[in-house]
Amino acid sequence: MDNEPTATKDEGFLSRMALNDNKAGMEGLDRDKINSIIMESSKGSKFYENELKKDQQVNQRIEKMMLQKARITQAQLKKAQAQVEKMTLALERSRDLSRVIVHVDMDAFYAAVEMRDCPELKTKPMAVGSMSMLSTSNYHARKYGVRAAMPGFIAKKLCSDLVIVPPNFDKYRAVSEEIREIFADYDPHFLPMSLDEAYLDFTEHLQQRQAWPESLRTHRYTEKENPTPKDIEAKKEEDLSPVLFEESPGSPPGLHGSKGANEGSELFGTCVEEAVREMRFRIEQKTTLTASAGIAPNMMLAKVCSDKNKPNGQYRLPPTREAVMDFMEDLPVRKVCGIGKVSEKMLNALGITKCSHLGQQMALLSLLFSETSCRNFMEVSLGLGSTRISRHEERKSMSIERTFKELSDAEEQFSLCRELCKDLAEDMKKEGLKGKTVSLKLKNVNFEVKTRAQTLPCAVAAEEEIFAVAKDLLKTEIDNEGPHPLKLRLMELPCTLQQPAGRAKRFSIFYSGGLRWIRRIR
DNA sequence: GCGGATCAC
DNA sequence: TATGGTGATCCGC
Repeated sequence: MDNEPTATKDEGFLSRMALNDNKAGMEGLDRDKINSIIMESSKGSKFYENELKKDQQVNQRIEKMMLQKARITQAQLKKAQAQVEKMTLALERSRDLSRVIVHVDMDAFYAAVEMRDCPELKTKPMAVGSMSMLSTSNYHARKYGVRAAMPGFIAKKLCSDLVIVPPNFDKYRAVSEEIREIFADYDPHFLPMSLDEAYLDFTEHLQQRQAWPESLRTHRYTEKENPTPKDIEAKKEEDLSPVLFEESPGSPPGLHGSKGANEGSELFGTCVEEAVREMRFRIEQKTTLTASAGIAPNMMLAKVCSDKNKPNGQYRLPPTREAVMDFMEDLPVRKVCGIGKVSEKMLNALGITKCSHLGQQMALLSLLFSETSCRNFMEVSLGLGSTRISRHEERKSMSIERTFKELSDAEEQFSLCRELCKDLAEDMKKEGLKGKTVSLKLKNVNFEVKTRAQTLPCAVAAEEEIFAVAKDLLKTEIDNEGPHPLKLRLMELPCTLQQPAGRAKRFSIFYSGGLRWIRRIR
């Protein structure tokens, strides 16, 4: 009885295809209408058929899990419960509430940059990407259900007025550099997660900040000391920042002092919230773009918090066990970084929707999931996460992939493969790296994916060396397909890298005094 | 080590 | 007409 999901297949399938309202800016819209348009646009496509197939695989996984659950005895459960309790105690003892971790996230980053640079877009629903795929959308477009990772042609059906702007990555990278300079003032070892997002450890900054005079906590309304005529012109056109959002739930960073009254500058206090507000204020003054932030005792929590008052807001979770446990109580598991669509569906099948459920069901979970997953679930349920931010060391893999219109001719497939090898070899050369395992990933026109790999006795870096391996892998696949040709839509060449020897230099980047430094690690 | 899958951005 | 590219990790062989 309880291993039979009550949802129909269609309802279940929605979790994969339908509107993802996990993101901010999606509240109170007509979900049903949006979903029916999405389904209508997708139905019958190769992509849709493949998603259906993957969804059925997930359903089978869930069925298997439910069978396993049905076989669990009271004795097993009791034993597991004892272990879980022991583990919980150990984790509880390790709880560290002493660090102040901040997660910063730019609001609708790519879209906001485009709106900033093209005033006409400010009042329109718009997205950055192409008819095939959108990277992000502004908040006006989100009201129609238009979101990141949605193909543009479907977005157009949801919102016919949608303006789709092609991405300008060089511009986003430049803006990213600007905000990273500010991040560095608060934590020179901050951890960037992408162009628009980073984790910072504010602990040291706050210690120093307590002794800071007001002058160091005062920031001008614009950081541009010598505005160009173009800047002045821009100032005339708009007052300050673009009207990104009609209303913001959070706390805008520069509300307290008015421009004139305070000689064009703003004083910030010494507490965390003031420091973070100051950082967001400086970001807005420097880039005319807004950011949201979360403040918490660890990275897992800070990440969730940064989403809480998005856009243009911040949220602080106090560093007490009580506050943390209260916060986790009703938090949907899907909000936690690392729990995606599939994990959510599996947990839901067990009646687990909120993080507090994880804690209540740990004994059961420990019998159904791997040790790694379990440990993670347990930490999540207790509101635990990393309290130290460490920059990633050297990269572990490097890859290049390309999607194209159906490619069936073997000769063309080999020459494409060579192209990819050439590009990959170039990238590897740039970083002075060598590959240990060369892989070939193929996606056919039905969206089915296959990976083939070969590990080499000696690491390789040159185009010809890589191609020698990749060519063989491709040939095998073509031969295996028998008399029929491979009908490809994507080819990828992932390469796991030879880990640097002990003697090899290892560098990291850090920021200080507005400059970007390369530093040797240890 | 290999291949499939999941996840994040 | 049309559903991305890059990197990491985990699981079960």
